Amino acid sequence: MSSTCDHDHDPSGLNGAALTRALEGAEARMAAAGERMTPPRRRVLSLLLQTGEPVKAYDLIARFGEDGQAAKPPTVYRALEFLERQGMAHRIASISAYVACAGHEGETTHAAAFLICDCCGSTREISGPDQGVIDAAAAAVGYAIARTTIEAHGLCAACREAA
Amino acid sequence: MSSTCDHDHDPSGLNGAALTRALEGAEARMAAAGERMTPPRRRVLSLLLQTGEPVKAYDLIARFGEDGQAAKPPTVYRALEFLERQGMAHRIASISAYVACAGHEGETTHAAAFLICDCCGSTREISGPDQGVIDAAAAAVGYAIARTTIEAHGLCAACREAA
DNA sequence: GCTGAATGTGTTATGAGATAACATCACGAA
DNA sequence: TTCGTGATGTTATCTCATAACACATTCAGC
Repeated sequence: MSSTCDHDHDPSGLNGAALTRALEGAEARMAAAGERMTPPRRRVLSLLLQTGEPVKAYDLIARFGEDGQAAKPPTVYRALEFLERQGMAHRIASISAYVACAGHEGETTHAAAFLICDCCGSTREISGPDQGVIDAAAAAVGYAIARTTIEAHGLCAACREAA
Repeated sequence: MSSTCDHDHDPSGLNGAALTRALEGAEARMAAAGERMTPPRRRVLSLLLQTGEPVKAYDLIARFGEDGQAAKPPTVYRALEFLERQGMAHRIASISAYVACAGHEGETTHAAAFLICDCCGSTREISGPDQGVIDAAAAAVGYAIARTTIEAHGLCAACREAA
């Protein structure tokens, strides 16, 4: 993610055993859902998990090959589309970036909500308002909602301090 | 807006006296705020109000000249940026489109929330949850939020019926 | 009225994000 | 095996948005 400030941040991506565990968990869930965790999909998910922050699609494309070879755009976009469909990644439209889903084990349906730091680009995925609230407001004017994303822009603690 | 379905919709844009009134109101508010409502800004706002639905930036660019002449992209993007800054238009990032703000006279601060029909592209701007709720959730993890957009995708009443 | 700073506009060019279209390949069911 | 479905590889192109710079307008202060 691009940074407009000069102080430190800690991206907190996964690596080593934690990364392996997360990938295995994802794989298990895919298998249970009857979906195929193919090499490009696993590779893109791995890059998202390692980064731990929103990543631009073309960054993923550039870093796709283990050997430094870039992928072709559709390869990565298709993997992202799949991961998003499975709830394992989110697209953050306001900054045209993608991020691994933070999880929220055992939660009921909720609207994905992101806090986005406009300074360093770090994000936090928080549990937004229950989707039911939005569904109700939507139903009042005739809409049936399938998915909702909330994107809140501002400054994270570190950037506010450093400012 | 593009439409993937074949039944009718009613965009409900403004025209004639209503359009004139809306533009005059906007102009008055600009003057009160010490901002300049210049020709390109007025033109873009007029196009947004006439459409009454989200419009793609390049549609605005194509329709910019009264005589059918297109504008240069920066002309329109700059006007959109201004209108958004003034709260007279919103960018809907998930569909890369722009729409005139629905108003909400006399409201306290709220997060702009949109219901977007994935079939016909029609949107409703509804009054979202109070910004205070989001601010509180954000503050709990150290973020200070400046602006929030909520984009809920689904089907409008007409498209659900027609399906 | 002049002058200079700030703001807005016109124009060219290019960067960044995403998808269409089609051939080929891998997998699972009949 | 054979067929149908879904995934991938590849080429090309499309859409969205902004950088950079010259010129014009506005307005406050002299």
